[in-house]
Amino acid sequence: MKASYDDIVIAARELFRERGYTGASMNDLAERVGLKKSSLYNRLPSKESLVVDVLELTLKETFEGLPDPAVDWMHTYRELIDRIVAVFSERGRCVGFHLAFGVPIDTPEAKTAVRDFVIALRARMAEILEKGAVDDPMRAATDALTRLQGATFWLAALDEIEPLRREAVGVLASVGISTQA
Amino acid sequence: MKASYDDIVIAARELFRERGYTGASMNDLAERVGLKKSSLYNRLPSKESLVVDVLELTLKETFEGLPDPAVDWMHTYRELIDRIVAVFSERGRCVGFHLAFGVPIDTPEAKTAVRDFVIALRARMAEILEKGAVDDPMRAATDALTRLQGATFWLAALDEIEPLRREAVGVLASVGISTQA
DNA sequence: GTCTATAAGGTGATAGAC
DNA sequence: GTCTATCACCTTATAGAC
Repeated sequence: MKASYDDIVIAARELFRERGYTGASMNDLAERVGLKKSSLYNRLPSKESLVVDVLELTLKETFEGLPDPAVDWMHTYRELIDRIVAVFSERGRCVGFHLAFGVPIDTPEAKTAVRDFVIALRARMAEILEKGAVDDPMRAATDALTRLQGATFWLAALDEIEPLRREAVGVLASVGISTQA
Repeated sequence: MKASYDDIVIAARELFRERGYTGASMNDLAERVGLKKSSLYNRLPSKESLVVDVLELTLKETFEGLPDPAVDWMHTYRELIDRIVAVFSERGRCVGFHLAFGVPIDTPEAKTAVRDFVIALRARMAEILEKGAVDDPMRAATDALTRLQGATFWLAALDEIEPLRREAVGVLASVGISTQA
């Protein structure tokens, strides 16, 4: 099967997640999608452009198909947190977060993409929380991401999953959503 | 002034913090300490070895000169958290955390050093908490680091310091230490 | 113990055959 | 639209003059 552009973006995301921006090479990416490095440049203009597309895809996937928060915001928020936790558990970390720390200074396009991703992710989480009686939804969204992202550190350093599970429960509890035992 | 080995380690730490392991080059390091790249190899065996020394120095600096927790553990813990927050605020992130995410697979020595650093940092935090009536000190230490490290994400991505300050207050409050307004 | 020079190989990206 | 070959440059690390 010939690799679609989406396949390339997905493979790039995997690489960025595993090795960061600097550590990921276009050669590795080419091998993963069954092309030569030079052929990759028929499909995309630069390595930097991949950051933009990787983060756009990730934002889309994170929110698409979520139930309407106007109907039951708790249900929606719980599902969102579950999604994030599922990705973090499986993949060990969030690309967006890894790129936030790892994108070099001389890639302004990538830096902007990271900024946009983070701002949009937080805003869309806050939108869900606004449907509830949560006071300061933006702050609640910020603190939720702080705790979930922070917990991936234990996953990366020590392969410990418990901190992430604990924070997931705590994040939901902090907006009044109880987790069944 | 001729650069001492500690100067090299400190400059390496700065580079790792800014650019991660892969993004930091020995040439940049050499320039920062006023040497040629090749001369660096008279002082150290490899780039990887720098990770070990950077993390050892950081662990030492984090705990040295802290007041005895047996006398007043709250005072000691507060000072420790203040130190960590001060470094994160100034430098934007923790080297140990950045390296935890960024050290490549083919540098086992570095990977072990990161592991050791993280385990020791948490254990020594827990030791302080053991002097108090904190139940499950190891868990409290884990969660404190989760939240402080997680907050550096906002610093890195959006230059926002408030999440870190908020978590610092929350971390102290969670073990019964109040913060004056 | 620092320097210049170099080895051996990887980097992102491009040219041009097919 | 993928390929081979190549560009200009960077990477970690070493050899050997001084």
